[in-house]
Amino acid sequence: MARKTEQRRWIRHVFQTTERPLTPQEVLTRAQRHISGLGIATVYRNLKSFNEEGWLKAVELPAEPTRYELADLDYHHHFQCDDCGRVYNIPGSPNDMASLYPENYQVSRHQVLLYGQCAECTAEATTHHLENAAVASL
Amino acid sequence: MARKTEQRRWIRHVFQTTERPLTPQEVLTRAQRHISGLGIATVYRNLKSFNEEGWLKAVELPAEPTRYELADLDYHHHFQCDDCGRVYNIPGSPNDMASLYPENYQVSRHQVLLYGQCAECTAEATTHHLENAAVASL
DNA sequence: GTCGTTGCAAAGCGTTTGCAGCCTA
DNA sequence: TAGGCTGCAAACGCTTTGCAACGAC
Repeated sequence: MARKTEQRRWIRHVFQTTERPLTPQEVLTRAQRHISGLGIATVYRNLKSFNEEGWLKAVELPAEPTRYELADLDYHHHFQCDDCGRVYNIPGSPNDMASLYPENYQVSRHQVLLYGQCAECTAEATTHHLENAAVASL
Repeated sequence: MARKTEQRRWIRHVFQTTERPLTPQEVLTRAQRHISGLGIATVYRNLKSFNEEGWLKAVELPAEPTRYELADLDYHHHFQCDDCGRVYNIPGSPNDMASLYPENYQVSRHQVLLYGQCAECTAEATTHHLENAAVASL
């Protein structure tokens, strides 16, 4: 059934060389470095089928486009940086939440989301702060 | 500045008489019982301004339209029913999650989402099951 | 009467789909 | 060569915006 195309090859490559969930746009941008003619529709179609065949897993965050990551990663939470918007994977345990389950509903799964500032943006902010301080001290 | 209109009056009323976060569509449907001519654009505009003035708070869930709820509710988690899609408020404490915060990022807030089957849908499913059992026994 | 507010329709925006041509097997 | 795959453009669904009429004060 499924044929091996250049497009698919490079979309796969993108996920094999990254460590965080990616949006369709991010995938397109990264894959286009290798096949410039790649269209966004092809990206959407392949993300969907990779997801259905179980190679990718959808990562959905509030008010954000659906991201995707490799399906075989260990259990983890997600962290989104308020500054750059990137989403990172955070180690965690599925049992962290058991005590929070209400009794009147049948809870079958949960999702934990963390928000704040990532290491990179924290460093950047510090640098700018120092730069500004330097300017101010002139 | 802000004028008292019938539209606003009834949109407010909707939130004062419900106990769970509502989508713009749900707000429209409920408010139209009192002002039939109400337009969806007016609902969006007012939800936005109520949110900005701090009377409402946005409740964002993955792959779902933004819902709104009264801003002065106690801290709680959200639970979405896989069957009916309704979102319910669940008691909880902001401290539940402290132990999950990673050290390499500046975590400033978190969100906990629970998914499963609500009491109403569980009851409904049981009823149907009994009905089917009854039919099967004929 | 002023100008904030509303309803309608059009515009946006991200995602999906129809279709003709392309390319894998 | 058959038919799955792709790129383009149109279609979609939800949300926002432009605009003329309306109505609160």
